[in-house]
Amino acid sequence: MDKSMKYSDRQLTEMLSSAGVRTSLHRLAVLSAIANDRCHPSADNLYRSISELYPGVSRTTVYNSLNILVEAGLVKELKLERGVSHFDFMLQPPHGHFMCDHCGRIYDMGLPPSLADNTEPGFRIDSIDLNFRGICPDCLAKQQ
Amino acid sequence: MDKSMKYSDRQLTEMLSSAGVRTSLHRLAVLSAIANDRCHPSADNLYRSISELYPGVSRTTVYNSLNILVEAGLVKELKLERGVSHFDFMLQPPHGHFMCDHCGRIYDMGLPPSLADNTEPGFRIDSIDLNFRGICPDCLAKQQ
DNA sequence: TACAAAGTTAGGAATAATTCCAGCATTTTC
DNA sequence: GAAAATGCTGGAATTATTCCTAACTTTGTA
Repeated sequence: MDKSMKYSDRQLTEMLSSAGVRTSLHRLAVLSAIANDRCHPSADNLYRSISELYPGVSRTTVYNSLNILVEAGLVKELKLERGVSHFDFMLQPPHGHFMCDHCGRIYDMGLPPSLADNTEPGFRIDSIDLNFRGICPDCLAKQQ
Repeated sequence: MDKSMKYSDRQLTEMLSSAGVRTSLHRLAVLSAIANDRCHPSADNLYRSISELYPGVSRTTVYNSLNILVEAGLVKELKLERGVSHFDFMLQPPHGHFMCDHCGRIYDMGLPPSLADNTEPGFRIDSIDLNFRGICPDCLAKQQ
């Protein structure tokens, strides 16, 4: 999936309904923001950008939408920082994340194959989070 | 490292000072609670158990201690739930975690070897978090 | 032993992220 | 087109965490 490719509202609406979620203006806007600006926004980031498109939208609406989208499996919640959740679109192949301790940017990272095979037997694994922290190439270069 | 093995205050004090952290009564109590009750307590869990030993201790003291211990690398902060941090002792070999969506218990999980080798080049990786969610064997058995 | 400096703590106030609630608005279904 | 279901708002509430300031302790030094 090319990063520059955008999802149309039509496509996103399709995804919503096949996930059993009713479409609404704001909900679609939240999903579109996550799907098309692939910068792993926080809830507050999303509230701000939705607010620009639809002034007067309520924070609660954004949070509600996010919870519904996560619940429906269309969006993944990333717990990388204490107290703040970031959100990522679910459609692409499973992947981990890297957060730069210097600039705070979040990068996608490949997932080693067969991660789930390495787990103790007897557990039902529903989801895997693999998160790295450190310094990104950009910041490493600037530090010199 | 056997789970039933307890760390003495003497050992923990040694660890603190070799990590460059001054020992204090409350700080030692926080570290001891994390090191010896290996149940991955939350900050609030810790505040409650420290309170029993030392009534009147301030929440801030517990939070301060935790931040200092994490900073010093003696304790690892786990971000498994939105809004709540759990804490784990650092001494044992690196490992991942599993949180049961039913009972909320947190289990240690082996880390597949060479996780860090799978990352994109150019990043400086300082820490790796591998977290699983799902249903634990206990709860699976009870569900039948 | 005394003193200054540095570090630690208490406790209440402040902040930040998130959720709850109640009433109104919109959409769906029949 | 009416009833039922769902969605939205905005303010209040909740929860986890941090900030702030004054008091207290410990440490290093003379």
